[in-house]
Amino acid sequence: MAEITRRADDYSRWYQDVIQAAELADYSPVRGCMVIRPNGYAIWENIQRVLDDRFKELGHVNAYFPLLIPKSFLAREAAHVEGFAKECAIVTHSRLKTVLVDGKTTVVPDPESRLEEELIIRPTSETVIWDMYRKWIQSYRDLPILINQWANVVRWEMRTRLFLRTTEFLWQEGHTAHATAAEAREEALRMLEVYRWFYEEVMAAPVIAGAKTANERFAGAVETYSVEAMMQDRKALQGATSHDLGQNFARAFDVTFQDAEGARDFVWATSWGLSTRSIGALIMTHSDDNGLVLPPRLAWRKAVVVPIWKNDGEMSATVEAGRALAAALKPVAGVVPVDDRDKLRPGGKYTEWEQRGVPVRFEIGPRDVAAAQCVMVSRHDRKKTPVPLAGAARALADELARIQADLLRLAQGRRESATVRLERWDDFRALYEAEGGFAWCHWCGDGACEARIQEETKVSIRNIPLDREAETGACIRCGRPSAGRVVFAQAY
RNA sequence: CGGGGCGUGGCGCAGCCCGGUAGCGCACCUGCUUUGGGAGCAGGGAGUCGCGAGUUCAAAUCUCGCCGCCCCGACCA
Repeated sequence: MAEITRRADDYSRWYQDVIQAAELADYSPVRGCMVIRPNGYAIWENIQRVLDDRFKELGHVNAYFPLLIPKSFLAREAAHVEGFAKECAIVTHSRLKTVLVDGKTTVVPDPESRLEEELIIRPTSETVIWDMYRKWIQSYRDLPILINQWANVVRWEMRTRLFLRTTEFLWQEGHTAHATAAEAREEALRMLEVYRWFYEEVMAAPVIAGAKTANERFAGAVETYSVEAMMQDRKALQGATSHDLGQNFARAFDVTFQDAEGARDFVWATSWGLSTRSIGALIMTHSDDNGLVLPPRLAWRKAVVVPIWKNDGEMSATVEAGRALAAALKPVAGVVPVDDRDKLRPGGKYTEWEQRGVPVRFEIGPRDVAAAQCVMVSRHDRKKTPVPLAGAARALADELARIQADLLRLAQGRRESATVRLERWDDFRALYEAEGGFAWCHWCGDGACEARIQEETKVSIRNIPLDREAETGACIRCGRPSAGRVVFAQAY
């Protein structure tokens, strides 16, 4: 069984150990890419299910656009090319041919198959989608278009970490088209709220919803919003983003429509996305030195039954009782595995299921069978509760609700204890030379000042909270007037 | 791309300095004993020592070249 480095000893190794121990992902033969293993992919499937249902309730539909994009598309929108040019994978040839090098057969791109126009592998899909929207949109009656796609994208990053930053990652990207600026802005904020809801109610991870500063804005957006979560090492992680793209992409791809009065205007746009990075956030928000901790709403298995025995007779009795228990739990928890392996003793099984983050474990031994009960143990706090077999399903439903609420409450507590309001630059520096965290501070609004702070301390403005209170003050760095506080943190 | 580290059974490592039968822990297989918090014992299978040259009677070990990976930084969802 896997050993897990303690968080206090080496946070970054702990993170990798948890992923290995829970069998969520593995490194692939290609640098920076990862294999998402069944336990990890099941979490992603749960994320997809919940979000997809929510998107559809709001009127969005799914579609699929191609992986390959003409190279020229990226250059259409000036800021967009600036943002993505440095991390694009490029397809230049359409076939290989075998050659002999030093007596060995190998393959090289066939020079005769060089593409007329090279293709890029999408780093995001705005350009292909807006190229298609030009064909689909003529009239205000064609609007709004509310399309989402579940897809993979590739961004050639210098340094990667499992889930948090991989060369290829999975995400959903919503791309909407609207007749007015106000409608687009409303959509961007509506989807931001969906992400806030998803993080807090489903992932049990508290977030700050706000607007990004101009420096941190998406390449091609007029406004970028984000939800920002705090990890257990007090660093911030951007959980999802929603962009108001204004008319930038409509202009770049010449997408216009005629309104009811016959006037012609460019279409207003949004895009918004949440990626497999959220699984990294999930791990770093709740997990502990014993391994993965998952909120029940996203757990790939919500419960497991571990029968306990000393001899063959006890084995058949407790395994049988365990199977009956698992069947009774199914309506509440879906498939509940019964761990009847004879190769591991109970303690080994507990450790293994804990490392994998299954929220609730039921232990059932000979004494329990005799008393028609079992012992319910929750993963995150190891609380043990004897439960009559007849009432187990009900007890599990209640326990799963308690765990979900507990995890959010605990994460909120950690975030609060790592959040401060600061007024003086000395205090700011001192905070980030020591333990770090979220600092709510006044800022003058000048991007140059923001950049200087980041240069000096590696601390950035995570966002400008939407619900910040109106309060004037002096910029933490330069002292110039400020209209309100922004949230600073070191970020992943 | 800059700095640091590492490539040896599936995983983690020792052996290298000082060349001479490839080893340890975990995992795996078989058997017996175990089983209410990471089981014990016995036996067994599994490695062209990252790749390529060179030196040598002899290379995991020495020399040169190449490749790859991990960590820290700049970039980023």
